[in-house]
Amino acid sequence: MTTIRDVATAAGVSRATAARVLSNPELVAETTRLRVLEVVQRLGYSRNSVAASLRTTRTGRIIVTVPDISNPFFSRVIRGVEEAAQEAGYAVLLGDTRNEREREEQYAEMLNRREADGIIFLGHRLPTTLARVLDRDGSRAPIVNGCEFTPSLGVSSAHIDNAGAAYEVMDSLYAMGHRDVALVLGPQDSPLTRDRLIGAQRAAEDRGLIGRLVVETGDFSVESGRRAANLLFARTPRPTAIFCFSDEMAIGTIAAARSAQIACPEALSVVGFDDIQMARYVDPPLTTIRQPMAEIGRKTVELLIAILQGRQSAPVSATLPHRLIIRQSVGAGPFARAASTGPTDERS
Amino acid sequence: MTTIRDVATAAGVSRATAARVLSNPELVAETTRLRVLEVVQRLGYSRNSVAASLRTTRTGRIIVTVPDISNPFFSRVIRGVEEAAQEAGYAVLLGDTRNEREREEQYAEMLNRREADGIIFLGHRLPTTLARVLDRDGSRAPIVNGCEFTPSLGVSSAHIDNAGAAYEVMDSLYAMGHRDVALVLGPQDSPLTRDRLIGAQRAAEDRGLIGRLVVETGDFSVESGRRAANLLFARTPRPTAIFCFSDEMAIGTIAAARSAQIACPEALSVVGFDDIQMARYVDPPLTTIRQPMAEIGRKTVELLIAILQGRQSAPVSATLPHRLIIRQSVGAGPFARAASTGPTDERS
DNA sequence: ACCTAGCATGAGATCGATTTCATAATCCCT
DNA sequence: AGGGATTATGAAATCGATCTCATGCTAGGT
Repeated sequence: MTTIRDVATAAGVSRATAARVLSNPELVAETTRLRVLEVVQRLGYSRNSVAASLRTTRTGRIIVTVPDISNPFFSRVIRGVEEAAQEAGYAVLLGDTRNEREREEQYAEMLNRREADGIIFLGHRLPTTLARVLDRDGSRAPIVNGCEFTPSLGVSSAHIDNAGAAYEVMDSLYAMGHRDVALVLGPQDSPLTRDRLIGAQRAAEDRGLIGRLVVETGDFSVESGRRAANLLFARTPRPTAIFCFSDEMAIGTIAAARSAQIACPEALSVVGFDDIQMARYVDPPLTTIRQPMAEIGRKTVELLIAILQGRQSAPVSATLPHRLIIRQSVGAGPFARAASTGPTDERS
Repeated sequence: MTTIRDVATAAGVSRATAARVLSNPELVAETTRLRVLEVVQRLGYSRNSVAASLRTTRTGRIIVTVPDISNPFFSRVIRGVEEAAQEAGYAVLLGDTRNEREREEQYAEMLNRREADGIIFLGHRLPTTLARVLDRDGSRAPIVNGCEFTPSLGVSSAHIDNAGAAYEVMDSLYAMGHRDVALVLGPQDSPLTRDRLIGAQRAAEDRGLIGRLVVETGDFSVESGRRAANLLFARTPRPTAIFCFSDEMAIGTIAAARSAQIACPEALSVVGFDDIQMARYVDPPLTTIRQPMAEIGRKTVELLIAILQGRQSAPVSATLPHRLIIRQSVGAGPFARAASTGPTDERS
């Protein structure tokens, strides 16, 4: 391959000048610059980024780890990350951790090996490798979290107000006349699950219905939603509304209801979370909380870059706006007052 | 940060020996090795991969570009890639090209800059940068294609028999008594679309029904499926079966049918392609072609590694097995013989 | 006891681009 | 015309790990 040396020789300048043409062109005289650029063209030279990184200690890369890349929620977030990273001149190194701690550590190790300038992790576990970096460098550590916010980590983060969103959902279900409401949680150890649960419980308490709130656990997958729903259908009294902490679980719940011949939304209301693309195409179209997925991704990049550029004294927690999207999967509950079956509009 | 130099000094050995402990431990005496490893532990040293790459001209990374990362089909393929890459000791640099040529070129350029050892592209366009590499290095060029196979590119590739799969689908629709069948294609310029179209047309010809085969074009997205379906519903005669070249378009078609009050599968049969996870959860569950998505991903990595290791003289085209999965979105057509409404079993 | 083969180790070159520092060339002002 | 400032360029050091080659050492064979 051609190196900067070849370019320099061919253009009759020193390596230093040739290199400057590419990285600090304003330092080079116009005529020289053009001559060098012509040679670059002719020889088809492109800079060896490895060598450049070694010297500059910048790689221009960021690592992003996701618990599950085939989860449509995450793939939207990643897309936002990708986009913002590219705009800022960074490439994305993607890691699917499959929710395994060991893989999370592996990717975190890459930061130490200088394979990337920073890392965004979308799970909720802080790999021990990163914890050590954080100890050492405090809020200057190039580490950002997305989606799940745990203040005690001391890491910048972008997310929505999960507790608030869950409160809204519950409140609207109660307003529609539901009393026996069930939750299908995500993994128990995730702060995201915890926050939503707290919000939901607060709503139940505010209505004096905390005693009737029942709970099952899933892992955000369609299949786990179906399983949880079947367990809930066996309960007495059977819940008239199920609030799932992911759209995929909600879709599993609807499928389970269909199998069990429980009409949705007439006999069972279902609410999801995320507003993945499929949410509007299932039957019935899903009422859900819309998370600004791409925005969350973009924001994490923004936070990371702020750290990399040295402007960031303390961890930032960015709360992005969510919105309750009303579609057709929620109907009136048994305690609805005749007149108000509630809103059923679809705003984009 | 600590370097190999610090380790060497602390352990009382030369840099060479310290480095050997980490990359060629069998060359170092047991006692020395243990002593060095102890120091590595104590100092929390981890190798600077940039420096190592510069010297070895290996990065241990592969680039993977996808037209759309939020497409569930691709995210499954990527997962397979990720998995196989990790097993082989490679990290994955993921690029979402959003179907834009410019972004494809950008990622391809990274290969030239030595940011990765090889590239797997899942789209169908060969970036010109790669074409140039291919010209120069022939089948030794570390480039592999996934999903879409274009023999003329001279690039190794992993994919299914798209024409054969499409033939099967059409054949089964005709066997079920359908005569007016419509296709919803993917992007026109993609060989994948072309291959499936060829297979479908061959089936139509074999039945003497090529004159009744109608065609619309989509872009694999749910929304494009809905649009295409609405156009098809306006035709006379209205097709009794629609074969979409992606599950997402099939889901869009089912949604359109619901809006138009056309019962599926009684009045309209729908077939998809890919067997994404959602396919079994929509209503009615979707008949489709199952592609071995993770396997395709794994295979591309395997092919790439074969090239990187220098064992590969000519481009390889790996055809992986697909399977027609019968669910409930296909019903008997108007020309069905009374007895045979066909199979409706669901094998996993 | 001597020789050879093989093992363990270190010195130093190397990968390719960047950057510091010094020098040469040019410019502008008094 | 002279001097200080400014601009353009080159020589050489540098980033950190690896690898070649040379050397010293040990073991085993005769």
